[in-house]
Amino acid sequence: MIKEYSIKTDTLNLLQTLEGGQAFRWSHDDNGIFSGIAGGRLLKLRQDSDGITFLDIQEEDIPRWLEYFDMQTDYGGIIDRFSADETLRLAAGENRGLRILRQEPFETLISFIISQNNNIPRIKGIISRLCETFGEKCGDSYAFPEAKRLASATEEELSPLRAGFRNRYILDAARKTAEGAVNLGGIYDMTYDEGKEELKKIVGVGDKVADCVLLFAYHKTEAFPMDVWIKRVVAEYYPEGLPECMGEYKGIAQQYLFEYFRNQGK
DNA sequence: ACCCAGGGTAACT
DNA sequence: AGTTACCATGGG
Repeated sequence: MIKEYSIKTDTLNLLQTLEGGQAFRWSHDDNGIFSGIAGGRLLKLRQDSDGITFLDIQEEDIPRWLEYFDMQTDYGGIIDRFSADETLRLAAGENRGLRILRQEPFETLISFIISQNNNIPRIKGIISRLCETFGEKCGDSYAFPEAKRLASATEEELSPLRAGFRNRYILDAARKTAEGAVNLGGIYDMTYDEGKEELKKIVGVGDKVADCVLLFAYHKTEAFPMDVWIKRVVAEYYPEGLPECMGEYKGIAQQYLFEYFRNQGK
């Protein structure tokens, strides 16, 4: 059956969550209809004043999207906890609808390999061309390619993507994933440290990219990705170290801070 | 022409 | 263990 499905929540803002820089395959039209592909499935949805509504969705797909949007996590409680730190209170207050998605590991891995020394609009363009070139057709768009498909590609085949020096990193990640030299599926059950060690077996994956994958795919909220923006924030506001109230949710705090300071002056 | 972008690697002290 | 040039590409 095809229908609409609404969720009441005050902690899910689609613009903040889908187009803030943790995912790169979502967009919205003039009518405020968001659309994107994850897990090989296309979704259209809209923002409501009291929540969101999935559009034209099959009932059997609803659980996977609830998982994707991390609806099981109590963001209100985490935001309350963060209010003990004034900077974090302001950042979370401005981004109350920002959630950490639970994305596909391989897609997240390749996406953040591409993100290094790059900017968000250009990252989106490269990933879009990657999907059009190597992904399966999905509706009027393309799914993110499987590791096996990319593993059989060559650097010459990747060059039209204009990913530059990242081509060899993409191929190393795809090949090690396809061969099982890196066990992406196993990281769900690993500790943060074990998962990080596993991801860093890939050439082109360092601390920051690994932290992004651990946070945005595996929801390991201890991860605190140190990008150029966050380095400035930490240097200015937390030179003595991160506040206690972040606890085991440093990654969620990082997202609030990233969004807050990236939007300053806009 | 120069600098920067959700960095990492390799080659240096 | 801690710096630094270099890595493609495109926008400001």
